[in-house]
Amino acid sequence: MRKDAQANREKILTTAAALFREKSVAAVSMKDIATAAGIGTGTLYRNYPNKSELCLALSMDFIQQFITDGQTYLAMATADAETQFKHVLGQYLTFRERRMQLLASIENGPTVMSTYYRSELYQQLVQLLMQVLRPVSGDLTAAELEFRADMLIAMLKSNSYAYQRQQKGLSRDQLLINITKLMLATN
Amino acid sequence: MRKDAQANREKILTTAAALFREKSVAAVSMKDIATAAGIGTGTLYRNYPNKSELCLALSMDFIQQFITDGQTYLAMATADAETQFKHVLGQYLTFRERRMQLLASIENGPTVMSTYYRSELYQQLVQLLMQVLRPVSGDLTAAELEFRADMLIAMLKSNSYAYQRQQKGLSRDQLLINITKLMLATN
DNA sequence: TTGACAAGTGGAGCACACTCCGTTTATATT
DNA sequence: AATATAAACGGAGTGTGCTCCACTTGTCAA
Repeated sequence: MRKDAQANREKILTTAAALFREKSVAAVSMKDIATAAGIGTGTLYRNYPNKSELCLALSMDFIQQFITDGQTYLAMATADAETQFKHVLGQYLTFRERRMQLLASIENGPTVMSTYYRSELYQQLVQLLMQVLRPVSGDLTAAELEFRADMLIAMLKSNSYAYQRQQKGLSRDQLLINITKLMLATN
Repeated sequence: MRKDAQANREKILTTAAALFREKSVAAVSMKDIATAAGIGTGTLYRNYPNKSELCLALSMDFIQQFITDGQTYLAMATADAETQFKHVLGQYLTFRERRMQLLASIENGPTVMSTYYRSELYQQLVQLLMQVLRPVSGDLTAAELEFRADMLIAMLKSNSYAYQRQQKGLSRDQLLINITKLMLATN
């Protein structure tokens, strides 16, 4: 890859991050980003094939951070299994709430979910959730456990989460309790 | 409402349904629909504020049908609770698979999920799922049961469902078994 | 029947996502 | 340093969702 191309790729990310901080994600157009970065829209799209993929790229670091924190916690943790589950799930909710706009853009984008699903990072996220699910899930095969992790992620996607928080009026903690009760084998 | 307006509303639905049958939902533009129906785009949008809401309107009958069938089944059913749960869930999967494109358009649309969530029909769907969940869920409050129904719906949204079917290679029946195992209190 | 006017219409126009392709340029080769 | 060329650029252009508003028409009171 040419050096200038590499520089543009980075410029796009920092510019987009800055604009998304000023306005909402939805209020920033791809043209805005290209203009602010001082490049053409063609260049922008060659690097990130659509807005949602750009948001995915911007989220990568945050997701990675969440996963690393979770792994660190689990390596140190001495609490019982249910507490560990709740801790990691709580962190996940906090993470999702903080990055809501980016995540919504990824989840509602046209083709992007499959990119995310196929990414290394998604697999790591699933692995992390499997780790906290295993001790609270009774006897399950690895495939069944992975399925539960997938479903846990599906339940907490932005639309569903926003519905519970806003229309149903549940707090983050009530949601945490409800999800825990649902996922725990012995209720 | 004026008679001509009423006629247009119906014309839009029948025209859209016909076009969606010919091509895929994604391949039909709002302009296509307006032109085929012999009206202006303004008229189309006054009746259905966006494409997803039009898809929602087109889905209403199908959803209603599924709910009615489910209620009829439950009124007649003599099988055990788990069988009843599986039956209704299986019907739901079949329904979703058949109407995938419309449902995907609703779920991925910009503002539409909240319209759907607030609709009478969504509430009926939740009620139906609560009915089959109650006997297999141990002791739960009504609110907890409703939460589970919401989560069940969230798990089966088009993106999540497509991922399990296509990327993970699960069959409809495997999905049914996995979901059942997840939702049943005693696994 | 007619006149008034709310209700409804339709399509030009806008914004935005995204593509296409003629032009420019970084870099490897000599 | 000169040259060849693949890589990258950028912005005009396209299609689509959606809005706006000047115009038309069905309805109903007089």
